[in-house]
Amino acid sequence: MSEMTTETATGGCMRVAIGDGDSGFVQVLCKRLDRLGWEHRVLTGTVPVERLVAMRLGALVLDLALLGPGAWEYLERVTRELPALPVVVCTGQSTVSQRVRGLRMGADDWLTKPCHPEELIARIEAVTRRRRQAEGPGTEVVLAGEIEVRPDQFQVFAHGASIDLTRREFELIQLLAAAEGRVLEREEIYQRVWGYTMAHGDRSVDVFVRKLRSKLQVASPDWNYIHTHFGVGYRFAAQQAGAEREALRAPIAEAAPEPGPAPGAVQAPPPEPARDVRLLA
Amino acid sequence: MSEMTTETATGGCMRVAIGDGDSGFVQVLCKRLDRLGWEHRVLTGTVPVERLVAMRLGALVLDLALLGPGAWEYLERVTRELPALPVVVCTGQSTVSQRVRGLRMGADDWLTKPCHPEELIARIEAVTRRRRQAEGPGTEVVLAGEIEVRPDQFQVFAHGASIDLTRREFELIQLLAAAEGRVLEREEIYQRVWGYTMAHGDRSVDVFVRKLRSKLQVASPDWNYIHTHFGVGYRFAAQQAGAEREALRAPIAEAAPEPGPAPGAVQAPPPEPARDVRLLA
DNA sequence: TGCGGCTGTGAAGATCCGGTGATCAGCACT
DNA sequence: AGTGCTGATCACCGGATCTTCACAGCCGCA
Repeated sequence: MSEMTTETATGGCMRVAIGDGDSGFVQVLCKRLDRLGWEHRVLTGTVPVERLVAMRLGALVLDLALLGPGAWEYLERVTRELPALPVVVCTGQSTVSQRVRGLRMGADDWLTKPCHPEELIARIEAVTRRRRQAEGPGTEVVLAGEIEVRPDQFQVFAHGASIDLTRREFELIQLLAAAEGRVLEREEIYQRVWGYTMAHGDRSVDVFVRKLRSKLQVASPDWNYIHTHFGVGYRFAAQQAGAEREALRAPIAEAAPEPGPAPGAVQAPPPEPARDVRLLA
Repeated sequence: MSEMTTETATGGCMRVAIGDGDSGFVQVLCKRLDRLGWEHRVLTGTVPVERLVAMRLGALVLDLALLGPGAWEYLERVTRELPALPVVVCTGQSTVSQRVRGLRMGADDWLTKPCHPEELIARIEAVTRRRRQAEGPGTEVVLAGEIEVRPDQFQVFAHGASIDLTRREFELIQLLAAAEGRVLEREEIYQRVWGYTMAHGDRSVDVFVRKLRSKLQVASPDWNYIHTHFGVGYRFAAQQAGAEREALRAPIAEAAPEPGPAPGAVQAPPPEPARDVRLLA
């Protein structure tokens, strides 16, 4: 049951950079990483720290031998400038004092070659686990229109201010926002938010959609976020109230961040609550 | 230099428990730990998890050989119930698959004996460093409203006067303040303050929140600091009592009464700037 | 155009959750 | 042993939340 989940909390999959000169080892390792679905990049030398930043790595594997004489210096620079980046040194024969030095310098683990790729992976997981632990099961943050859904904090922000939602309301908007642009059926929504199958005639989803709409209306009056699909369910998509248009039958309605017109534009008293276009052929 | 403070967020200096049967190795190790000023305890067998909790450890060193047949089970139990506790397995000969199993199970590092005490210490430091960092900067002073949380002194000040808090109370406010603006779930709070997983129905967090609120109320009557998120947890944010700031958190304001823009009205919520930006996630 | 079904809306009741005060055990110190 | 403090647990209560219902309005279709 130690079968571990390869999915990481950081949204997609784990991203690892490997700085190692042993091409045979790297090849085997990469094959294994592929099977796990981890993204990986092989570094051929000392990559500038800024480049490492750009890679948005989840972990870094380094063979000090590859780096040549400036290896220690480089290791120190990396650990100093990217303290959040887990670093596993995987290198050939070494003395105790070298290992101690490396670990004190900021490396998270030190593995001596020859080593088994599986152990290296397990050690990467171990150091990464510690870091993930604090970040929680944060799925992706969703930005749409004027609001921001933060699954990691149980909060939704509008203009940077928190919108007070109950747990159910939050779970509902999180589900909808995660499926941005797609229509979700009531049954599926109920199933995934409430956890069990919806009884026939249950209107809970409708009621909560109404509550959500109400709160979103207060926080972000010029936008509509939740659209009804008659006879089907609901769809989440940011849409500015004034703009009557929405890409008709676009399968993936992309959240248009700035639909042209000036933001503070004329917002007449909305007895005309911008009825969304119903497709559903 | 890597001269680190032995201070941990949980109190005095680093506290380590060693479960190892090799008395010679333990003796050498302890002598070294003494010189470092680390507190240490030697365990002679499988200590119940509750006892480990009571020790308020900073790290645990385990020799699986000492634990006998139930070693794996014990390791799993420890890592499951005390996920915040860094565990370094230091044991005799082992196969790759054993090491992988241990690491996957939750151990943070695996060292094969014979090993040098200095390396073991360096590895303990490494995993502890990673954990401290993941838990956030526990040493940073937090200023909010009229109070000041000083993790370095275990004190909270209001108007410069110290507020008398107990250990738990302080750890709680420190945790909340460090996550200023974010909602923390009860489970997570309990996990990180009490150190083990929260039993179902436990109200300890609530009770301590109440104590904290009570003391903060006395020291800083015009402010609210700890906000309840129903069904979720708590959020720390300084908020002046009189001012009806955070206009967006009105409970279900019905249909917007004044669609007229009311420009100057709800704008720029100053007490909610704490949106952390996580790069290099 | 009219009808049946689906959805929006408001409210009432049931249910759940968190605030509050009190009690009790463990511990350090006197 | 006595005292004072800390922390754990409990029961109760008020209020927030969730469910359910009835009705009104809207949509699709014949």
